[in-house]
Amino acid sequence: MDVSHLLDELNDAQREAVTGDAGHLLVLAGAGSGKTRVLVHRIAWLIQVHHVSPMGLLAVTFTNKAAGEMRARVGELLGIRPEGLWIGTFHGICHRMLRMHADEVGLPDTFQILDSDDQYRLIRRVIRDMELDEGQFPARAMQGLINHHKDEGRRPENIEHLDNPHAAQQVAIYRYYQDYCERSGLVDFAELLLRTVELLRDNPARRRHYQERFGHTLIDEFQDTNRLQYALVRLLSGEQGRMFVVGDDDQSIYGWRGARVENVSDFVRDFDPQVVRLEQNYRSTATILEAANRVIDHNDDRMGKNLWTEGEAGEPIRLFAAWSAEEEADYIIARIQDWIGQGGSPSEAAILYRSNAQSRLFEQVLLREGIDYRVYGGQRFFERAEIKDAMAYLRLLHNRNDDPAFERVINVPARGIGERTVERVREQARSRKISLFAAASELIAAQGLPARAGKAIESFIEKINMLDEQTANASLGDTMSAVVRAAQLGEWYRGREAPDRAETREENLEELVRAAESFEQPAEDEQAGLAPLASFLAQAALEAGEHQGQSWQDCVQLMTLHSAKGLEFPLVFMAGLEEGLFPHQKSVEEPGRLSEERRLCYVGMTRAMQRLYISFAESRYLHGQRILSRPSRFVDELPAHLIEQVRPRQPAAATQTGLGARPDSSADHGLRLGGTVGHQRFGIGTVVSLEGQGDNARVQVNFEQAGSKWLVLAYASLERLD
DNA sequence: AGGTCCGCTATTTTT
DNA sequence: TAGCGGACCT
Repeated sequence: MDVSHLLDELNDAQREAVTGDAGHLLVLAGAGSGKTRVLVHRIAWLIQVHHVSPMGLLAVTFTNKAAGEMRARVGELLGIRPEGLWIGTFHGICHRMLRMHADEVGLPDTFQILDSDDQYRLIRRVIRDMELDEGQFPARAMQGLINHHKDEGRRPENIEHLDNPHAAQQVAIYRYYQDYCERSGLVDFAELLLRTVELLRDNPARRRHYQERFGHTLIDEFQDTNRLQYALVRLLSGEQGRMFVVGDDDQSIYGWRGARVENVSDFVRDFDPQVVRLEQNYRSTATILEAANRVIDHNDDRMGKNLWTEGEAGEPIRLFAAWSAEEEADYIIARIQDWIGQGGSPSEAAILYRSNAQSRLFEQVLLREGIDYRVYGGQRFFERAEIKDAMAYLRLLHNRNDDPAFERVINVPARGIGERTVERVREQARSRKISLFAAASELIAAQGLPARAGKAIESFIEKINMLDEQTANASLGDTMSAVVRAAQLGEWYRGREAPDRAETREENLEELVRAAESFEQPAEDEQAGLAPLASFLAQAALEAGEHQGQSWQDCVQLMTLHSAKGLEFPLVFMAGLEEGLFPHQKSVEEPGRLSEERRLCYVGMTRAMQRLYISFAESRYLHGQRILSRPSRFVDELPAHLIEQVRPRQPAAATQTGLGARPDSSADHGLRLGGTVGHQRFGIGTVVSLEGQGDNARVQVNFEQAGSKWLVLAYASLERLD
C-alpha cells in the first residue's frame, strides 16, 4: 500500500514524530507547528503502516472541539470513519467506561452527570444541611476544594491534617457531599475521572483488559493534564502500551485549575520517551516569532524551544501607548476599519484581553461604528436557566432520585411551594435517607403537610408521573416537547421578565425541542444499552454547546487570551498590557504565577499570523473607579528592534487631563520624545518616555540591543544623537 | 410566599 | 460598573 501521502506534506521533525518507532514519544509542539496534523497522521500511520487495529488506539483530548476536529481529520485522511477507534475527551472516555462498568464501580445504571452549576448548588445545600456558617465555608470555595482533592486523587479518607478543626470540617463537607452523590446516583466531572482511575487501579481484570486493548495511547495538550489525568493515562497504557504525548510547556496556562506542567517532565522521567521538537512555525511572520521567543525566554525551567519560519520578516509589531482605555479602544477599532477598508475581512481580526470585563469598551465602540462582532465566553446553550429548568424536568422523568433537579423545579414555575415546605421535605428525606421525590410522596401519603402546600406538592408529583406515563413510548423529541409544554416555562418567564428577554427564552426552549428531535444517539451508547434520553442528558452535561450563536457571521472576534489558545488570526490586538491587569495583580503576588502570565502573553502573540498590535492604557475604569497603570513588564521584554512605536508617548500638555504627573517636555536636559540617544553600555536607542525634573528626571529608552530601560538622567550620561 | 433593595465583591475556563 | 446573594418588607 502506498503510504507516501501520509508523509509527503510533512517536514522532517513532523515525519520523525509520525513514524517514531522507539517506544514512547514526546512531541514538543510549538505554537502553529502542525500539532494536530502530526496527531492525525500518526493515527493513520499506525493503522495503515503498522496495521494496528483502530480498536487498539486511544486518542485523548481536552475539549470536544479538539476531539471532533481530530475525528473528522482522521476520517478524511483514511477515507473512512475507522470503526472502534476511541477519540474523545478525558471526561467523555471515562463516562463511557463508567457506563459500561457501572455495576462494578457501584453506580446505578441511571447515574447522572452533575455539571458545575448543579455541583455548586448541591454543595451549598450540603453546607446548609450541616448547619454550617456559609461565611466560614463558602460554597464556591468548597467546590474548588472538593474538585481539587478529586483532581489529586484524594477521597475524604485520604486527607490528613485533621488536627485543624476548620480543615476537618471541610473534609466533613466533602464526605457529606460525596455520600449525597452516591445515594442519588450523581457524578460530578472530577468524579468521572476518579471513579475510572479507581476502577482500573482496583480491578486487575479490567485493567488488564484495557491495557491489552490499547496498544497505543495518544494524548493532546499534555501540559494541561492534572495529576488524575496523568494517573489515568498511565493505567490505561500499562507496561506494554506505547504513549504518544503531544504538548508545549510554553503554552501551559491552566496551572490555576490544577494542570501540572510538571507532568511533561515527569513523563520524560517515567517513560524515557524519544523527544521530538516541532519548532517550524507555519502561522506567523518571523518578526512575531522572534518577539514571542524573546518574551518567553524570560522564563526559567523550560524544556527549551525556539520557533522559526521560512517565511518573511513581515511588519514590525505596533506598540500603542494610550492615555486611556477609551482611546485604546478607539485606536484598535480604527485599525480594524483600516483593515476592512483594505479588503480585509472582519473575522480575520481578533481583540485579545486578559479579563472578560475588558470587552465592554470594545463592544461599545464596535456598536457605535456599526461593525459586527462576536464575544467568546458567554453563557452556553445548556447552561441557560430556562434550558436547565426544562432539563431538570427531563431528569426527573429519567430518575426520580435526582435531588438537584427536584430542588431546581419544585417551585419553578411558582406553584406556592416555599422554603418552609421544601425544608419539611428535606427533613423527611434526611431522616428516612431517601430522595426528595420519595420523601415528598411519603409526606403526601402520610398527610404530613399543611393542606395548601400538600396539594401543591401533590400536583407536582402527579405532573411528573403523568408526563412519564404519557411519554413512556414517545420519541425523545416528543418527550421534550411534552415536557416543555407541561412545565409551562415559557409562560412563567413571560410573566416575570422583559418581553424581549422572555422571547429569547421561549426561542431557546423551542431550540431545545428541536435539538431533542434531531438528536442522534451515538452507536456505542446504544450498544451499551443506554436509553436515548440518558444519552441526551449525558451529552448535555458533557458538551454544553456553543458559546454564542453567531459564529457563522463574518465578524470581529473578541475573547480572552485564554480562549484564544489554539486559534489563529491574520490581525491580532493584544490590549491592556498594564501591570496589575496583565500580568494580573493576583499573579504577581503569588510566587510562580508570573511565568504562567508570561506564557499567556506568548500564547497571545503567537495567535497572530500577519499583523500584531500591542497596546496599553495609562488610565482605565476598574470596578467603577479610574485607576492609573504602568505598562506591563511584558512590553519591556519585547525586543526594541521589532517594535514600531505607533505614537511615542506625547508630552502631556496637549492631552493633559489632570490625572497624575505627566512627562515634562520643557525640562532642560535637551532630550525629546522619539529622539535618538546613545549609552555607553546599552548602545543606541529611542527615547520613549520622560518623567520628573532636575535630579529626579528619569527617561525610558528603547535600546536597539538591550531593550527598554528606565534611566535616571543624573547618572545615565546619555548622548544626544539627533 | 414572593418581591425588592442593599451591600459586597471583583482573573483566567473546560468538562 | 454590574451581578449575585441575603436580609428585609409586604
